[in-house]
Amino acid sequence: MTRSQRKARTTEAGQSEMALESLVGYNLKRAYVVLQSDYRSVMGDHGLSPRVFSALTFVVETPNLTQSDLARRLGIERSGLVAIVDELEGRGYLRRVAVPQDRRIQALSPTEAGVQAYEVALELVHDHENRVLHMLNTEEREQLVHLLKKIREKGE
Amino acid sequence: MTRSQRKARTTEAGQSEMALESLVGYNLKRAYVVLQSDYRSVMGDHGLSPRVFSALTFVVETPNLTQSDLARRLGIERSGLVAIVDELEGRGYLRRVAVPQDRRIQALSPTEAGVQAYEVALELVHDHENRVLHMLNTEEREQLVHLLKKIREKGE
DNA sequence: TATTGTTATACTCTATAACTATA
DNA sequence: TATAGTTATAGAGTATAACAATA
Repeated sequence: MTRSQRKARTTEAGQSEMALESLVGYNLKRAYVVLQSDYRSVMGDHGLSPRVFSALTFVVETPNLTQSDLARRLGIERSGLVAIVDELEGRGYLRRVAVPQDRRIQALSPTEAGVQAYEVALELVHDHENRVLHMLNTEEREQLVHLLKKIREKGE
Repeated sequence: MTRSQRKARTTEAGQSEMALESLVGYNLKRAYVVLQSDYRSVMGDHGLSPRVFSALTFVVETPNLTQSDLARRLGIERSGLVAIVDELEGRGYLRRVAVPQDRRIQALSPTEAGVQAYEVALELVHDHENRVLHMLNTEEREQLVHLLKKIREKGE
């Protein structure tokens, strides 16, 4: 394959296509932006941001989670997690609980309000995904998640 | 489907799976982060950032492109484009060319160095994608691009 | 009046480095 | 020495609002 052939591909309709169009990274970014902006419009201005929602999910579903654990699972630095935990605590969705065995640690314990907020938010997120992904059927969505997960697992 | 069934799915191995794991948005974000960080490590600190590379691609492949056109195609604001065009001009990869017919417009014209830098960068990006996506075969990559493009097209 | 390019400004997300209190 | 949580700080990336020049 020559350089020019690689650069200018041809679509089924016979139109020339930019090299960008066939790159995974470019399409991944653009699709990510589409989902992100629809997410914001569904969750609203005082709703949980994607990262705070993810954090709440881990807190609700993982007993005795520490902040370092959570940061590792979210793939961010411990320092960046502080603001996220502050927000969830400020909303009354979790408590920082002292651990007698190791006084450096503060376990993250969801409150009843936190569990309920999680349930409600999950419904909203499902609504959002159903709306923004209406052009993909169930099989295509599962295929997409499967492919994305493969990328994620090797990259960790 | 009840709320608890939707929340805690079961994998083939019989382990319970967090609701997060089946969300497209969550997996999209994580895969995006994996690609982004590999991109940086391949392109280096003084290499073109993803958005600058995308901008250069449009400039090289689209004759008589204006800044407003380019901003629209990249999906960002005109104001945000100024720094990108400044960088490309500073590297000597394009020129802002006055258009006699409409003196508000500055057409973006790639230089010879810009075209060459684009060719080199495209090779690097292909190397990067081949490396970071080694766990996907050609068919899977095309499938992924196809699915992502469907999301992008409806979201515009 | 509307549009192009531009500046100023602010906000979100994230990383690095350094601190404290524990271990 | 090493780790958990924290603070301060800085750098991308992006958006909004306002402006001058031009249409």
